[in-house]
Amino acid sequence: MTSRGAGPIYQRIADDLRARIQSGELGAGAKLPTEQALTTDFGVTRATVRQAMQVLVNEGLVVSERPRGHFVRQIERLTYRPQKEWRDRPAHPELDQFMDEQVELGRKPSQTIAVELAAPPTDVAARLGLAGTDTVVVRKRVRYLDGTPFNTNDSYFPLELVQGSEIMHPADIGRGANQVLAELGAEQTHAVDEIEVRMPTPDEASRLEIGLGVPVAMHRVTGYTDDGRPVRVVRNVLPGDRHLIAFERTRPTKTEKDDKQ
Amino acid sequence: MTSRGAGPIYQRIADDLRARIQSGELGAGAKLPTEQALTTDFGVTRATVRQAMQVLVNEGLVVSERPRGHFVRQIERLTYRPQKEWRDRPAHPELDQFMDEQVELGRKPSQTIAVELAAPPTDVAARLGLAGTDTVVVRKRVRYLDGTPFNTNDSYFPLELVQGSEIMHPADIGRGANQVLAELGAEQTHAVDEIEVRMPTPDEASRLEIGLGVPVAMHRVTGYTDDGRPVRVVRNVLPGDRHLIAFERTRPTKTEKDDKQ
DNA sequence: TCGGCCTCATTGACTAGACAATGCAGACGT
DNA sequence: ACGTCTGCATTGTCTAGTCAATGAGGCCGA
Repeated sequence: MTSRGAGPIYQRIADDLRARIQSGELGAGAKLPTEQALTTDFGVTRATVRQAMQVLVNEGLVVSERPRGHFVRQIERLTYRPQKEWRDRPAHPELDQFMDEQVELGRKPSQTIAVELAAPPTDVAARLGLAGTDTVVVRKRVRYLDGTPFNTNDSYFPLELVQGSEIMHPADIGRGANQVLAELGAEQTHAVDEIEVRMPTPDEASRLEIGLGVPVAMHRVTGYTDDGRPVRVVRNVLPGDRHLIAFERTRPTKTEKDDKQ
Repeated sequence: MTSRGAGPIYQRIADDLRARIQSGELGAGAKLPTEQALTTDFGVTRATVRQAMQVLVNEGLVVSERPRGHFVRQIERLTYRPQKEWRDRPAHPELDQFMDEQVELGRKPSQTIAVELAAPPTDVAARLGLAGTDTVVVRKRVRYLDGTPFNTNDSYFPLELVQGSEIMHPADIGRGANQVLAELGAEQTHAVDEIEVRMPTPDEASRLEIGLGVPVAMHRVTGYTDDGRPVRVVRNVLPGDRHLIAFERTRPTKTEKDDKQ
């Protein structure tokens, strides 16, 4: 009976617990058996039980709340609708449309803004056409919802472009950074979006209070002026357990949609 | 000197190795010191060194190739451009636009297709407006590039809708499943896209040969007819270490782009 | 009644081993 | 020269412990 599954013991313990989670026997937020209980259940050492737990934690299924125990992770994703941003006008100018939508749902948004001068990271340098020895202005923002961090939003500008402007002041820019850029003669009319999926760096994990087993989506936007000069790079980091990106499409012409099979 | 970093020893070992990777001292594909070497370097047990290794593996920075050693992961992401699909016509009708693009780069694509009758997963059932006891037709496809799995593409249809049609045949549908749906009187004119980021399930991990520390993006498409009836749900699973989603935008009117700060 | 202290269950960190599994390279035989 | 076999280095799995850290709940005194 216990010999059914193949592979090492800790995998079978993990499989057993995973099945109990997926079947609903252990629902979201439920407490898992203690490590001690599992050692007697399966007749193994605590180290082996611990290995099984780690499998589940790394899958993002389980969280450990020391010393209370292990619990089935509860995931609540808020839907992020990029398309809204083209259509609606923000009701609260100091917030963007995403936060705006959440306010209507009764949540309390907040944010922190910090401005730094630094050397550009390699990906930013490449996209802005700068050398690693150049200097960029970074506006680092963390957005919170009901007190917990929700995503980060770091904007990089070439120093020479925004020198002395409002962008270097660590406060919210009511009319938007793009407006300021336009006033500086660098109006942004074209953008390239890139999304990559990976595990967070330790920095990102601490800034966003990301637990083990939670990946992030990095959304990078490079903004260009009319004549193709890059003037801004934005890096948004979205924790996977808190975001669901959603958008809608209507078939434009006779052309088919994305995939066929 | 070794007392600088805070926290447990294994974290300091992991930090040390991470720094050496990020500094370039250990480049992509480089072999890390053996566990044995690290035990003597840091004066700890192999179990502690192993814990440090696991941190790096879970971050997706390092892969273990037993028994050759641990190596710095090499990531090569192919850019996936959803927008291309609206514009270009596929040169090879049996491939979609993504694969088509890769052929031009000299890569060899292939795919497997399996068709099953099954009960719908809960997310699919909810979007198709079905009960868990209903039956759906699933077309499961795995796409390969140069022999390694690249992504999966599972399409779910209500059984009653596609009963007896070409969709139930486990071969490629040259003119596209949407065309077949249209011939069945269920033309798809509207779609909702959802993207969520998470760790792969064990099933997904084995189907896509995903290593530890690699998350996935799940791209779910629900297709509707003109009168709002859902006729199809597609679930694409994209491993994070192989995909970079990219698209471009030009400012439509006077409206600002996505974010300001 | 309320604040502070103490106990305790539980997870985290680490030691010191043993044996298994597996690519690779070098020795060996044909 | 070529296939095979064997040994070895390295990671994987597991045992059997010890001590530390920490949140929660109960006890106790003011």
